[in-house]
Amino acid sequence: MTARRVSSSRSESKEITRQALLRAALKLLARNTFDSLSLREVTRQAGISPTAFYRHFDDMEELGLVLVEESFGSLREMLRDVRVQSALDGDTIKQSMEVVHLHVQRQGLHFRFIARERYGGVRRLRRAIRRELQLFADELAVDLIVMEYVRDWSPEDRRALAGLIVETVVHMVAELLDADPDEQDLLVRRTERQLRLAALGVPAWESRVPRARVEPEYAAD
Amino acid sequence: MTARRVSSSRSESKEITRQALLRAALKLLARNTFDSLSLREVTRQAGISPTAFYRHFDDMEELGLVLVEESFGSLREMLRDVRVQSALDGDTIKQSMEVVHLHVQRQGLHFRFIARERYGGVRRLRRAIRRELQLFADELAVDLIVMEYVRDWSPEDRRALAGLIVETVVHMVAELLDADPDEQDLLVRRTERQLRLAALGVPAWESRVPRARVEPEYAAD
DNA sequence: TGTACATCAGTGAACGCGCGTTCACTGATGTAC
DNA sequence: TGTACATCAGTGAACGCGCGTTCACTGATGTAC
Repeated sequence: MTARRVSSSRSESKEITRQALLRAALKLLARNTFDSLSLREVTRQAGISPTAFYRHFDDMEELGLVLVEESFGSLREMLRDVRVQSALDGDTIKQSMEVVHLHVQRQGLHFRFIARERYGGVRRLRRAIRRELQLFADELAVDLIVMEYVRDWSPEDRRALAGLIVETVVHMVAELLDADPDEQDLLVRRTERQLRLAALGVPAWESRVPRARVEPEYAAD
Repeated sequence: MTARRVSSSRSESKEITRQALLRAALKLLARNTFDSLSLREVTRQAGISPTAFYRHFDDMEELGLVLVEESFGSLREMLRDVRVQSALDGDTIKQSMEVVHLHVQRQGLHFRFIARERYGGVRRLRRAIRRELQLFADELAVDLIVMEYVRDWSPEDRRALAGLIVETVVHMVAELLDADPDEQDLLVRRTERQLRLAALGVPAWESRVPRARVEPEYAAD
């Protein structure tokens, strides 16, 4: 047995076609929802025959799941530029929203895909996206420990805060994708206000916890 | 000319068929997105021939827009039970979320329709839903004037707060629709926390406005 | 290095299916006199 | 009240279309010797 050639030209060109299919689908998803996207449309856009599709994916759903992974790759890449600071003050929030805004403009296709298919018609995609967003919020919940007051919160409280932040930003992203530049500015500034408001609640929240009678009958959770 | 009969049996039975079409579509929308719903499916479910559809609507889009109106009717009905109190304290929030939860269980089809099609594949529906939600948040922004600190806020700040509340609740509703009973409880309680957190930010916010250097270069808005 | 065979990415014809929309129709309901 | 005609909600056949999937194939690339 001779040594196995790495990346023979055959597998290289297979990978190129595979990428063409993923690019084609993503491009078409700017105009259509995933479940109204046909296999034939995608192959047409990619410039291959419909039957060649099956050399790369079992069906459209499998392609969709790859796009989910890929899209969250983009999202995590963005996050490297928005690392949680030790304070969640107005300046930090503003800077972060500018980074998000920029990424949305550059990686719009991925973000649109996530925002739309999250409540879209394909169950497995919905599930996959929800799971990734959950993981994402949980990570943020851990990161929030560096914040002064949050440090001593219960995990549930931290997850609630993380969820609120993620939800607010994801909503902004979804709206940005359909907005013209003026509306985009308004949206970003409104979101900044919302996050600042939540941040202002943080020190006040702590003082409530010791009182311990906020949710009397569910205290055991 | 004789006096025009009101609700002759012909127009009555036409209305019954029209309602059957709307009910059929709504039922099918529990499983499918609107843009993957076919006219033939809807007529089949309604028990009439495909061609009769055109006696009632020009196309599926027109039917969809009627469902948007109808669904927001449900939403406003719910709101009568959740009128804004003069305070946004823990108890008020909890009561309101219970009302919302109940309505979601009873009017699930309408709420699911709104939550999904908001980011769905049909532009006109998306637009209509967005417009209604915007109106809704603007109404809430006005209602919020009764709150102690909010009274003196700028309209933009009030709209930001209203937007945060609407967004958080709509998100809860969307998630409730796919959750089992245990998850539903967790979701409701998490949302309560999030709203309480935002409410705690309210008194702290006011003290910031006078300082007037939060958004230096955009101050002109 | 050259030859003979194996692999396999991509093709093109063909299939059966559900779709939206048209058309001429039917027959019950409504209206004019 | 009775008759003759108009209206119109719902029908059923028919159309052309794009779909997902199958199949046997082609020919370039890879492999064994």
